[in-house]
Amino acid sequence: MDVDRPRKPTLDTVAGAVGVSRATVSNAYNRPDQLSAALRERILETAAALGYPGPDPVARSLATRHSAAVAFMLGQQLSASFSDPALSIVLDGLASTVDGHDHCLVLMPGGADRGGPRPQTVARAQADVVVAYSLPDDAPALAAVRARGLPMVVIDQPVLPDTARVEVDDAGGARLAAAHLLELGHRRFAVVTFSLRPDGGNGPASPARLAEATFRVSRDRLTGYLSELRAAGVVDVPVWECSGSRRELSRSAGRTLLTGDDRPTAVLCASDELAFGVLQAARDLGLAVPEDVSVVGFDDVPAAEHAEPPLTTVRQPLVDKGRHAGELALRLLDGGRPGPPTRLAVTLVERASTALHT
Amino acid sequence: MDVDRPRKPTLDTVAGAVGVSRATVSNAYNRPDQLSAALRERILETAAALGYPGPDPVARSLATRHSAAVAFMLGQQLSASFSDPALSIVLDGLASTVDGHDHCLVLMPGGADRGGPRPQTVARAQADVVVAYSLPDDAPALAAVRARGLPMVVIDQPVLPDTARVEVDDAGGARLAAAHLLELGHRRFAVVTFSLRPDGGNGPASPARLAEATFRVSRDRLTGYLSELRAAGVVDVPVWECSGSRRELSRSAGRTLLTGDDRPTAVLCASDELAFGVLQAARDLGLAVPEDVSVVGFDDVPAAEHAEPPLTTVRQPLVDKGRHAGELALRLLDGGRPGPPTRLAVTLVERASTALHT
DNA sequence: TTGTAGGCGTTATCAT
DNA sequence: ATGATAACGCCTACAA
Repeated sequence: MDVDRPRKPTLDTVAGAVGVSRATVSNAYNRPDQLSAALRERILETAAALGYPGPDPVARSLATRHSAAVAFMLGQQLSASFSDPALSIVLDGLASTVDGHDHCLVLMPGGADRGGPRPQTVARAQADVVVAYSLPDDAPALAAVRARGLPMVVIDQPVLPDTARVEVDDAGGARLAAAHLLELGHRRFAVVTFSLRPDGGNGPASPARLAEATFRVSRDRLTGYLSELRAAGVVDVPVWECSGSRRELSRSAGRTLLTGDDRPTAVLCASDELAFGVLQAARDLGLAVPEDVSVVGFDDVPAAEHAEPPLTTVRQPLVDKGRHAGELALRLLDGGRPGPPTRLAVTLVERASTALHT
Repeated sequence: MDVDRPRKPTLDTVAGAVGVSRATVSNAYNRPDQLSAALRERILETAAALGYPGPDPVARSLATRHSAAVAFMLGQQLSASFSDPALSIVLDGLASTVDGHDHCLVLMPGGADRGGPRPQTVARAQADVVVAYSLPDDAPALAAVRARGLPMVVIDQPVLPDTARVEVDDAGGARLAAAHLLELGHRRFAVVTFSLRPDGGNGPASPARLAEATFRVSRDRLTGYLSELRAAGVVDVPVWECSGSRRELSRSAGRTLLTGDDRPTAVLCASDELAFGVLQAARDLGLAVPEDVSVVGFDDVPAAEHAEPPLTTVRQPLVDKGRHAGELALRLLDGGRPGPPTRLAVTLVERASTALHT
């Protein structure tokens, strides 16, 4: 008559009850062909009677050295996964690839400073492969993943040794947009970008700060915009950095930028979300788009088409981005090697938010 | 001169190299105050030199018996988490609560049949608490979670012993909507619902099928609609079941329902997404909303306000739903008891898609 | 402050 | 077909 507290049954408990060894019980669950149907039946029954929930997943992971999960690291709060339009489309693509492979998708929190998950968080995450999305180039999380020796695929990140990668021609897309505006006769521009560095910077960005940008996407889009303009002789373009890709931020940026006599006739934004804010700012100031000011975005999220006016923007294949990342991740999961990066094309989508400068 | 293959270093390796015990190395990572700063420093240095990535998360989980993760089970594909508007708002709320607690969010794939994760998937998932959302009442996944003894919080599910729960008054909301339409003088109705059972059913739903519905949400909204109508003497209301909450499905449903002389003058939908499809169907058929037919939705997702025409709908606090679920989950994580269910209110939002029946 | 020893629950490799 | 036994890598009293 034991007085033990009701401890959860384990493989051992069941083995003892049935009178077989642990190995056999384990086999009953994982290799039905390794034991007689009758014995297996008896084991499973006793297990049920004992309330044994089946092999513990953590213990199994320890023994098998894999956990049937793919992790996703982002540079933002967890909730951005579901609220940021562009990000959630990428995740949709990733998820649709992972779906049907019976793997869980582990979302790692990125911390409020946009710097990506803390190394400690990475160290604790249980996954067989990790997908990193738009982290600062020098994010500690990237090093932490490498330290753990986990295979990784990066999206919108610089080249990293031994890492699969899907990339988009951000600079080229940005140039397309700038060229479009130049063709329309614009000569006075402004640029609105999201974070250049994960430090919450918000406001006009100095050339020095531009040079120090650690977010590859911001940097490339910005460089694309500015270099195309410079090639056409347009210099001294004001750049406004928003601390995130949220329209409230660009709205107030827009209100400043679009005020004054020498206000720009065209605003280049690093994302559609930022462009929406600028559109709102123009409305706030009584400026007509595109008559008074042209606005272009980047991404071509679904809302771009329904904006007021419909937004001219650079389309990038967001779903494909996620999908490819997923495929690369699955390949790495199977022990495959990284291989060359997947390159995705961008296109300019001309809508009604841009027009000839009259 | 060993010829070992380069095996990954473990706590032991480091301990050996430094000349201390495993426990001390472990403490260096987890309890800095348990050893001298100097020794700790030396340990960490050697670890770095050896390429030791720090304590293995799986082994740690096995020993500590928790894994710093909260799991989310849904009745759909993983990708629905990011593409289904209502679901992603709930997840946004959940994520914003979990954010800052340094826990990962584990999304479990639900399988294509909407029946929820397979028991086997549940058995392998590594998490300390699980949140279940809108699964069939008899989903095997629910039993699997209980079998594992994991604490659980359910959203939009029937009462379950020993389980935290957040619930919404779906039936009441539905009654509100039906009453609204009755007041406007409507007498001929149709109802469009999403899945009643996880079997892909799509088409007119018989009373028998209604009675057998296993999705609590579908059942309650449907019951709310029909009982309110019945109380007003309106019977024989056709119900169309769509196999998912997607507008393409309800669009074709709508085209059938809105055809014929005795077509309904009002359509009650189980979700906004379904209502959008019906709106489209009306357009397809050249019917004006609300002049020819009134349409109401359920949820009040952001798009409802911008629909053409703006959609009358039952608002439920989606973000709060997720947030509360998150709070309950965190409480369970801390060893708290389930407590009474959190009840959330719904309200009718009258917009332009409903009007007097003339 | 540091070390010892036992445990966490499985899987995997050989024998038998 | 089954069973011993050794990993898997770490945590944590408790002892020293």
